[in-house]
Amino acid sequence: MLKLSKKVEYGLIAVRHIASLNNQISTVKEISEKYTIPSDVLAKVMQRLTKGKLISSHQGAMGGYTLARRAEEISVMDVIAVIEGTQVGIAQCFSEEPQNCSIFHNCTIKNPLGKIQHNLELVFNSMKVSEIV
Amino acid sequence: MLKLSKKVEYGLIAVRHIASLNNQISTVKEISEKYTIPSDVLAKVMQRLTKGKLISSHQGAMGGYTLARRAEEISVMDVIAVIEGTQVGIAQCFSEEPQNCSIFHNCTIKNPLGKIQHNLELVFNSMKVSEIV
DNA sequence: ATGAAATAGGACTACGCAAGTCGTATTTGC
DNA sequence: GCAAATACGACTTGCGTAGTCCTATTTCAT
Ligand code: SF4
Ligand code: SF4
Repeated sequence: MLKLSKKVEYGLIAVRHIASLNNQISTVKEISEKYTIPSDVLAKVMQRLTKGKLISSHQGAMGGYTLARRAEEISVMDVIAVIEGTQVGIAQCFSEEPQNCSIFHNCTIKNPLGKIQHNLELVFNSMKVSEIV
Repeated sequence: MLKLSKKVEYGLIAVRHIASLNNQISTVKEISEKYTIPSDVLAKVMQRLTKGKLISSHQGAMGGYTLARRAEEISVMDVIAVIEGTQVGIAQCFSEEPQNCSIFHNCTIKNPLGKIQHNLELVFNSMKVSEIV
C-alpha cells in the first residue's frame, strides 16, 4: 500500500543516470547492467518515458536515450504520471470515475482525502531530477 | 499504485463516524449499513483498531465501539499504521529488509525517496480525525 | 549490401496482495 | 436462556505487478 511501482523506480534511476552523465546518450543495456535491472522491463519503461516526452530516443546502432528537457524541469511527479498511464490517486474516486466507488454518495472522507492528495502532489512535484543527481 | 486500501478508508469512515457522534457507542451493524460497507470486512478493521488502542471495544449485547483517545489525538497516519500491520513505505527498502531489494547496493534514488517518504509522513501525521468530522 | 547494435512493442506467465465471504466461538445484557 | 454484539481464522476470487519471450524496425559501420 502506498508503494511506488518498480517501473517508476527504474524510470527514476534511468533519468537520474542520464542527467548525471550530463545528458550524454545512454543505452538500455548500459543502464540495466549498471543497476541490475531486467533489461526488458527497463526497455518498456524507457519507451513510455519517450512517449511522455521526458526523454528522446535515438534508434539504430550507436543509438540510445537522452533527456528531452533540462533536469530542473523534470519532477518525480512527471516520471510517475508518464509511467503510470492512469491518473494517480490516493483513492479510487480520484483516479477513476467517482461512481465506481459504491459508497461515493455517502462517503464522508473524500474531501479530507482530497486535501491530502493535493499535498502529496505538492511533494512529488517539488522534487526535481536535478536535485537527485 | 499509491492508493490507500479499502480497509484504511473503512477505518477512517468508522472513526470519523464515532467522533461525529460525540464518542457515543456505535456498532459494526450500524456503521456498515449507514455507509454500505461489508460488515465482515468492517468488523475485522474495527478489531485491528481496537488492538492498536485507537478505539475501545465493548462486548456483548448493547456493546460496540468508542474512541480510546480524543479525536484531536488520532491522526490519519495512526489509522493507516494500525490497520496495515506492516511499516508503510514508499519503497520496498523502507518497509522491509533493505537487502530484499536486489539493487539496494547500487541504488541511486533511495536517499531522495527517503526525503519524499518523510514529507509524506508529515502530511498524514498532520491530519487529525478532529478535522474531518 | 550486409550485419550488428539498438529501440519498438505485443503476448504471455507467475506471483502476491486486496477484497470479500463463510463459519464458528465468545462475551454479556436483559 | 436468548439475543446482540465482538473475536478470529480459513477460504475464494480477482486484479495488478513484475518479469519473460519473441519479433519487427531502424540505423550505423564496414
Ligand atoms: S468515495 Fe470515499 S471511499 Fe470511495 S474512493 Fe473516494 S474516498 Fe474512498
Ligand atoms: S533500494 Fe532503491 S530500488 Fe530498492 S527499494 Fe529502495 S529505493 Fe527502490
